[in-house]
Parts: sequence; C-alpha cells; structure tokens
Amino acid sequence: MADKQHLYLVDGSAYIFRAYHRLPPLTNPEGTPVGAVYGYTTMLWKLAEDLHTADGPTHLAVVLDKSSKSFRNDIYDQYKANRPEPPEDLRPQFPLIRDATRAFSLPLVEEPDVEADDMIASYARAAAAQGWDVTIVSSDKDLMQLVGPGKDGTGAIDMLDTMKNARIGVPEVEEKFGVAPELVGDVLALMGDSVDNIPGIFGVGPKTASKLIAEHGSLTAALDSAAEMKKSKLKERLIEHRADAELSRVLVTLKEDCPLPIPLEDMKLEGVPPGPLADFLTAHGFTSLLRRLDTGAGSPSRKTDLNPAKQENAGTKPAEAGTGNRQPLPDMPPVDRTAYTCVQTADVLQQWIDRAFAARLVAVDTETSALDAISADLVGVSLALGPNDACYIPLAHGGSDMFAERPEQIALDTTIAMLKPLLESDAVVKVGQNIKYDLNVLARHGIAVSPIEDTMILSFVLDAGRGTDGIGGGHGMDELSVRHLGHAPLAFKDVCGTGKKAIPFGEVPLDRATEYAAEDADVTWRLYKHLKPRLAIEGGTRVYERVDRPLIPVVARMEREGIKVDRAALSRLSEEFAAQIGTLEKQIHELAGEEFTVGSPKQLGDILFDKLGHKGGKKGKSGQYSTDQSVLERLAGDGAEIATKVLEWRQLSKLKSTYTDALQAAINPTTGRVHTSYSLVGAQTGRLSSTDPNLQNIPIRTAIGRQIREAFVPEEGNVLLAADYSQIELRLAAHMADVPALKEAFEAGEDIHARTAKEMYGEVTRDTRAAAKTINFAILYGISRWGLAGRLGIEPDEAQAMITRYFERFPGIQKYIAHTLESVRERGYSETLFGRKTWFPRIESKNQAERQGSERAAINAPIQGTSADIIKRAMARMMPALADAGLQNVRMLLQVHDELVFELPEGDVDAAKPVIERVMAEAALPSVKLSVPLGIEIGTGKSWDAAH
DNA sequence: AAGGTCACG
DNA sequence: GACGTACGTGACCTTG
Repeated sequence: MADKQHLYLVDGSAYIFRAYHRLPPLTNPEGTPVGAVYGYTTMLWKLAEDLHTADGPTHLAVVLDKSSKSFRNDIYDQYKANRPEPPEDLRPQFPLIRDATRAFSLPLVEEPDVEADDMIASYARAAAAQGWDVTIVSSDKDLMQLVGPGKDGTGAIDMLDTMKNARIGVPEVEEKFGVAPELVGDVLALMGDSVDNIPGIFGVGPKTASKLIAEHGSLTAALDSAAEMKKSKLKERLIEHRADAELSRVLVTLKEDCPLPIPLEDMKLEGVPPGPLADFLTAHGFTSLLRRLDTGAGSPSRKTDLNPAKQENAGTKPAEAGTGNRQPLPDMPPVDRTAYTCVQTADVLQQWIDRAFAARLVAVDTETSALDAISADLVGVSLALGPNDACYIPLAHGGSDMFAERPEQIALDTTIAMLKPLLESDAVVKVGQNIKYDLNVLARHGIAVSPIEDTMILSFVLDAGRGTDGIGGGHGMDELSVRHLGHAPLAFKDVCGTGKKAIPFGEVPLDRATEYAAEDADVTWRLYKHLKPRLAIEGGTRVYERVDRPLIPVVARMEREGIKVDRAALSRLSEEFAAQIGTLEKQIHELAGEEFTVGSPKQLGDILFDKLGHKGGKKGKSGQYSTDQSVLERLAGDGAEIATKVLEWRQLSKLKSTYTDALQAAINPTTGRVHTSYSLVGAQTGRLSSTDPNLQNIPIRTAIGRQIREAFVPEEGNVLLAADYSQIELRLAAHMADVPALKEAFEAGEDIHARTAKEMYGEVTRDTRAAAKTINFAILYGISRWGLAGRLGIEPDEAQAMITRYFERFPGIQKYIAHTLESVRERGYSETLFGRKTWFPRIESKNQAERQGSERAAINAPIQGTSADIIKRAMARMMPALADAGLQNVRMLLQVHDELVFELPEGDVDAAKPVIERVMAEAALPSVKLSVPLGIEIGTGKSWDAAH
C-alpha cells in the first residue's frame, strides 16, 4: 500500500474553459482578467494538498492542448469546425495558466498536433500498465472510455470532477451511458457531438444510442441489426447514415500510443517549493492563498488535516458567481483631465507600451480627420491603463497651415511600427468604445487589432431597450459616461466647434486635444470595468462572447470590402427618372389647376381634399390631411387621375433622390466602391442596421426599383452570390411556439402560406393563400383585429373571427404569446433562444397605446432577435469555413437581415455554395437545436438583381 | 428638429 | 370613451 503509485493527470484546457464560465470575472491588480487562473490555481492547490492522502496523488502532471489541429482533421475536415473562438478575456489567461503550473513546479505536457485527450489516454494506459492507479482530473465524456478497474497488475483508472467534487468510476460511467466503459466509444459514435462536430447518426441522441449498444453489444452489431428492424425512421437512419457512424467511431477513438515526452517517473510530486508560488500569488493579488502559504496553514507543501472545502475563499465558490457577488470596483478617482500625458517622443511612447504589456488590458481610441472610417486619416491615438492614467499620441496635428510650425510629434510610421506589436498581441486585451471604427482605421495602417472588447456592445447586450424618454437608452460614450460614471466628458463640438466654424481634429491645439482624446480612452477603460462584471451576473456572456463580439472584426471587414456599383448605369437612370418626374409634375399641376410643391404633403392634401373636393380626407393630430400611399391608392381606385400621377411621381422621386443620385455620390474615390457602415447596436432586437448609405433597403419589390439592384455588380471575372434564409422568422415561430402543423410543413418543404390557408380555410386558392400570408406575418408582429382588418380590407369583426380560427388551428401560437407577455411583465425583458435580452420598460404603462405597442414589440422581439442571432453566428463562422475549404478569394460584402451577399471568382461558385449553405443552415448549433430545418436559397449572377 | 413618406427585411 | 391600430430600421423632403 505504501508504495502504491497514483498518477493524477489534469486536463488543464477543459478545466479553464469551465472555470471561466463558472467563476466571477476577477481581475488582478494590473487589470488582467484572471478569474479562470484563480480557479485553476485553487484546484492545483487542492490536488497538491492531497499528496499522500489515501487516494491522493504521488505523481501529477498537467496536460494542455497546444494546437487545434490533430490527425482527426486529416480524416474529417469538419472536425471541431463549429468550435467558437475562446472568449477574448480568456485568451490572455492561457499563458498565465502555464505560469501557474510552473509556479507549482509541476510537469506540463503540451505537444503540437496532439490533442490533450490523446496525450492523457497514452499516459493513463502507460501508467496503468506498470501497475499504477490513475486519476484523470476532468469531466470530459470522451475520456470516460478509459475508466476501468485494476486487475492482474494493471492499475485502476478513474476520473475526478473537481468542480462537483465527484469521482467517476465504472458504476458512474455505466449509469451515464448505460454500458461498460469499453463500449462508451460505440455510444459516442452513434450519438455524435455537435460541439466537436462529430456527425453520429442524425436523429439519434444519447438515449437511443445507449439502448442500441446495450442491446447489441457493439456498434457494428447495432448497425447490422438495422436490416432486421421493423420499418421505422430509426431503421432508415441507421442504414442511410452508417458511414457517418463509422467515421464517428474513428474520431472518438482515443490514440493511446502517443510518444511520452516526459517520463512517468519525472512526474513525481514531492511537495511544492514555496518561492516561485509565492511570487506568482503576489503578482496576481491572490492574497488569501498567499496568506495560507505564509502561515503554512493548508499549504500544499505540507500535509494538512484542514478541510479544504471549508477554507475556500467565499467569493470564489461557483454557486455564488451568479448572485451578485462580484469583485468590488476599485474606487475610481474623479476624472482629472490635467493628469493626462501628451506623448511626443518615442522614448515616452515606449514606456506606455511597456506598461500596457504589463497591464495586459488597455483602452484604445483613435482620432481621425473625418467620421467615415474607410476614408478618414489617422490624426492621433489615445491609450488608457487606469483611471486618469491615459495619454494621447498626436500624429498629424497642425498639417493644414504649411507656414505655421507643426508641434513636435513622433513620425506616423514609427508610431505604427511601435504600436503594432501591442495592438496585435494575444496577451493584451484592447478595449474600445465602438472599436469597429478603430479596427477599420488601423487596418489601413496594417494593424489587425486583437483581442478586443467593446463597451458599446457590452452596453447593448446588457441594456438594449432600457431607455425611456428623458432617461436615454443609447449606447454612445457620452451617454454611457453620464449614466454609469456620473461624468460628462468633453464633447467633440466643445473642442472642434460646429457648423461652419468647425475645425478638423488635427487643428485642435495639443493640450486641448490631449484632454479630449485621452479622456475618451480613460472613460472607456472605466466603463469597461463597470460593465464587464455585469455580463456574467446578468447572463449576457453567451450573446456577447458567442454572437456579438466575434462579429465586430467580421463586419469591419465587410465595411472595408465595400461593393462595386455601376456609376454609368445609375447616372442613366437618374436622367430617365428626372425626365419622367418633370412630365408628371406638369400633368399634376394641370390636373390641380395650379402650380404647387408636389413633394409637400401639406399642400397636396389641401389641393386634393379642399380644392378638388375628394372625399375621405382625414386629418391627423397635426391638423394635416394624410396623403400616404394607401390614401392615394384609394383615390386612384375611385378614378382620381391626379392620385395616380402623384403616386408615380413619388415613386420616381424616391428612387432618384435616395438611390440613383445618392449612391453615385457614395462611391469612394479611392476604392471605387460603396462602403456602408453597419451599426451593431442600431436595432433593439439585435439586428444590424446600415447607414451612409443604407444598403439594407435597396429596392426589390417593383420592376422599376429593381433596375437599381442591377447596378450592384461584381468585378471582372467575378459574380455576386446572394444567400437567403427562407422564411426564417416563421420557421422560428413554429419552433418557439411549438406548432406541429407548421413544423411538419417546413420539414416537408411545403409552401407554408398554402399550408396555413389549408388549415384556416380548408382549401388553397390564390385569395386564401394571400390572406394566410398576411395573417402569418400579422402573427409575427403581434396582431390586432383592426390592423388585420385594414390589411385585408375586411371588417374588424371578420378579422377577429380569423384570428380566433388561427389560434384554434395553431394553439401553440396563442400560448407562446401569453407566455412571452407574462414573462416580459414579470422580468421586464424578452429573450431570444441565445439569451439576448430586450427590455420593455413600458410593458405595464397606464397609457393603453403605449402599453399595447410594447406588447406587440415584445411578441416580435424574440423571433426577430433569434433570427438576427443566427445570421450573426453564420457571419462569424463564414470566413474561417471558406478559408478551410481553400476559398481565399470569396468576399462577404453585405448583410440584409436574412441575406448575405458575396463576391467571388466565377470558378469558385460550385465550391463555395455548399460551404455557405452549410454554415448558414447550421448556424444555431451547437447552442440551440431547432426542431425545424433552416432553408437556404442561393443564387448567383452578374448583378445583385440577377443573383436573386 | 419634427413630421410625413417610403425603401427594405 | 379615447387612445390608434403590425414588428424592426434609415434617408429624404418640406416645414417651422
């Protein structure tokens, strides 16, 4: 017994991911995020403490994943393809995990191109073979294959889940999988794994898989048995997807014969030398552990009989992570603009850069000559490392007056060369307020800023919709600063002025520019410290880490790509439209009997209803007649020619001013392309919005409008490819409200509006289908009898009867609406399938119109928002997926809510289509498994119009 | 700056 | 009995 050896193998990579998600977001004195490191340190501490206890380690090693590729990628290129990037504030912790391991003087196994699981398997088998017991510190189900009792000189292998403090032996594995550990691989091969992207057999989950393997004793036997099974979905699937299962079996097999870089004997645990450990604990401010090390109480370097669970620092217990127990904000001194530094020499800059590396977190802000990131020139950069600890680095000040003396500044290319390693370093988090802007500015100087955090996005994820009138719900820096820090920063117009007297930022004197620019970085740093801890507490981590933040560099790149428009074609259209508008205007004036401004709804209303005496004029609260499309169409239907002409005039004016004229003006003279700007916080539901110009509302519904789409073209030798989610919101409604009839229809690829018509009316005609389509959309938007009546041209009573019938046929919808509203009233917010919140502060308003408006928006938000989450996830995965497929020349250009537009070489179309389709169709996985398929429609052509 | 209108999903 | 009537956007025009 005394000489029984017991090897503990710590699955370090798996541990830190779990620790990251379960522990509060601690930071060390330098501001580095160290929550996962702290969890890891306490775990090693506990393990080391158990040295020589009955079941404790005599040998111990940590195994980490070194790279993401392994032999499995050679067999199956989709292996782990859905894996999201690690969260950005975890990335700088990876090197610290290694530091911690070294501080404990523990052996660290890290082999390139070998997965940690395989390394663990190889060590475990080698140790067991020479009679050692082995404990794998992990809860990874793949590793459960290794568990087994000791016998005939072979050691036992079990597992330890330190977070649940649970041993996993043969009985636990059998309970979980329903089979012995040797057969776990067979079960895994049948059920697949969406996180690692192991296919398994589609439609077979853990239960069916266990049952089949338990019954037949092996994967092959289970698959062979399909031939004799009764006809069923399962039978079909087993036969059809047999190859998937066999591939999966290979993928889940652990490689147990990897060469062992460190001999087993060298893993002997002899106690922990206190020196390096003390240094490490001090550096990261782990004071409670340091105290224990100093006093020797519970120190891992000597045996102890204290109960480790009882000495845990209260603030680190996972159970308390979500209950508001967070690291208190360090008291921040008030903003002091005189404390900022203007950096004018390379020596001083180098000091700031060195300090930023040490801090591992820096707030960054760029100042430019204009608002548009694609063409604006860089004027200066500011950095902040702490409250009032900020600087401004001017780069292009005083350039406009060639006779005046320019202030002392470091040369632009010198500064860029010095900043690049910092801004690109994996070990330093860069925080920005709308950092997409800075990404674009710096990308033009060859800097790919990473990893990043964004206070604007943080605010959006936490507080979308929270503002009400007078309080302000925006996510701009000035507003956030006032709301969260009680401080109004210098406004841009205070330093640059407004209107004609405005000067470019490069002309602002350096002292003033430093106050403004460094303050922005300072405030950003403070906002980050305030907002980031709220994420874990309020449940925003998943949306922020998995949806919105990964999207920032993706959207930035789309903005930089831009899209080509055919200027000559637009110019021709402008001329045509101008001529027709002129003709129409004359005719309208004749019909009116006088000249007036056709574009003035006020004048038009007076002409139509007072002068010409048309009936049915309705004045709104402004005392003005309404002359909108529906009113004019009614008049036109009654035979009023002037109404027809005005409608035509309006259509053409709209197309000319908003599109054919404006788009020509939007062509960037340098790139020759049109670069929109996407707002990631524009829509409360989580959708993007597009401005300057808005490329999300280019005409498509009329033939005349589609001519504008024809002007969006690819470069020579390329095509445009448009990929749409088909009926995504209705599909999501069918899933979320659990409507079997609709789900079946989508599964079978039916025409969903026709199916609705059949359910509602019993027969499908053009009219019933059209009505059904209207109702389907009405449902998504929150319905009222009057609204539906207006749309369908029927009486409110009839509309009510239709609504009632709809709810009878699809009772899930009514339940969904009721539950959604109930939950919003109770919690104040709605939630998407991915956990994105939208707040509805007026859901209980006493004002009925206001309240009902909130209710309709609240019914719609989870559906619209989930759709937005899904396409965002697809976008974040798209470029890596295309690159993996060897498609380097495909460019993603535009997003229009349920559509992505790409530009690619003609020869790449056949290869790109399936990749794009797969990424879009699988975008909800692995977080959310939908009960309806996501349909994708793809078209290509020599214009955006032709691609539809 | 606000209101009306209309382009899109 | 009044409120106003489908969700989410952005751009342009006129008017005050």
